[in-house]
Amino acid sequence: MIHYLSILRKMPLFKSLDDDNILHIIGCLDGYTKIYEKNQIIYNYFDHITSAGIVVKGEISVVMHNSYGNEYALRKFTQGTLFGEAYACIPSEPSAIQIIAQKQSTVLFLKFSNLFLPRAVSCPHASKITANLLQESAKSNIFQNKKIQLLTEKHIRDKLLIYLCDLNSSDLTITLPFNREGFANYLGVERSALSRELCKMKKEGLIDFHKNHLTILSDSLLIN
Amino acid sequence: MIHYLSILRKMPLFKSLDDDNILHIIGCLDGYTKIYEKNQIIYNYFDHITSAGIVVKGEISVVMHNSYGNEYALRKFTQGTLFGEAYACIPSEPSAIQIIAQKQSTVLFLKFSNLFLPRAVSCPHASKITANLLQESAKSNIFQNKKIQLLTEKHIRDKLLIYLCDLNSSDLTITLPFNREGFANYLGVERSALSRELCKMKKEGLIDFHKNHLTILSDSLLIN
DNA sequence: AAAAATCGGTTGCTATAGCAACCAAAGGAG
DNA sequence: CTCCTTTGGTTGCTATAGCAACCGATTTTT
Repeated sequence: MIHYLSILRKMPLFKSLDDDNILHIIGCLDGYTKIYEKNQIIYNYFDHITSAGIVVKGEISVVMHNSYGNEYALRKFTQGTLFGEAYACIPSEPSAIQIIAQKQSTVLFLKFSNLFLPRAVSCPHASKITANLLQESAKSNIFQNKKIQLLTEKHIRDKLLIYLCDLNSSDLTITLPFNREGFANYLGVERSALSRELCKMKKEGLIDFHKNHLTILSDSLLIN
Repeated sequence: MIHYLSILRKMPLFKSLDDDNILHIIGCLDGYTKIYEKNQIIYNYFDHITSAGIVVKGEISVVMHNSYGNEYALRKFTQGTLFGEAYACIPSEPSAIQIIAQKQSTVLFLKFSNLFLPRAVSCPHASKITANLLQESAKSNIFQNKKIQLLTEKHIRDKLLIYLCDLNSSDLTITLPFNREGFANYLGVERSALSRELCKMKKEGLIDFHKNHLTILSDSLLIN
């Protein structure tokens, strides 16, 4: 009996599938788990990826390096999230990203390229997974569109405003999922420049912040 | 008889499907065509999109506007290409993009949200489309990853180098799919600053260019 | 063919952001 | 508890890029 089934059951990927279906699918997709230590590389640049991963335990992050070798995080994934699914669907494309365990993590690998075999297309369970996966992929697309919009802004302040708007939080106090350096990397700017801009906005009375907790003081921030 | 079937047949979306299947699918997905005039808006910001489009004739572009209202093109699509598929799979998400006809264009709309109905999941033809669509979506994801990498670079020269590397062209002379302003928007920089940098690189003997034709003179450009 | 619009290079000015270096506070390890 | 590492604010300097404006060349419109 697979003990992490309770995690999978909640994932959008397995929506409308019962435990038996899930176990069946894991078999069809050559599922296996592997444990990674902190900072261990799960997928590296130029890898040809055939299996996507599901974080069963721990935390992993998807990173890139810019041309000077500085690392920047694209996304972080915790328990119950899927990563690498785009590359797993297009194994011919060498990976332009690196995936690293942030702490000791257990990953369930599923060979999504199997979904394109003739037998999968005619299997209703596999088709359901394919449909769910398509929605996940579409969500990821939309998310990336927003990131592209953010990065296209020319000034740090504008990037920050877009970031805050996109959060769409009902709460005016936000807990950022980064430390300052990570946030700067995410926005594609220099840490010191980000600090400078944040402090400027604090002085102007627009926001307040301590560490990774940020409060929006002026509603006008979120209008444009 | 649908006269644009010859276009659809070549699309990855309809891979492994014969003409009868394609016509059947178009029916299932409530397919219909519509003609747009130059500069007409096909999808607007905040639209809830349920149908993706296929360019049957003409050219359309996917654009965004930054916070100062300047337009920038994300992608251009010509005959035989698919657009809006991500939003069509997640109709609840309001569009963050605008899609505009660049010239008089004919678009075939397919209601992809139908793919998630129970009857579609159990139909092998629909499942085939779903699988093909998943691969298209995955490709789009990978493409966007590269764009994110490009935009995260801090300097214009670095953005240019990544752009040129990603083209992966065997030919050292490249025809850019933009005019200068469009190129600047794509890279997320100022036109004048781009011109300045291009001319600098020309003076340094790295590249040569006239209008939208660019030649790489130094192989070392493409190494890093 | 003339007029108008677009396009692309140029340039001066300036704000911005990158970069490096320093330091204080907080957090973790032993 | 102490030491060491990480984190984040600060600052001076400077290169870069944004912005506006101009102009000549090319293209499109009428």
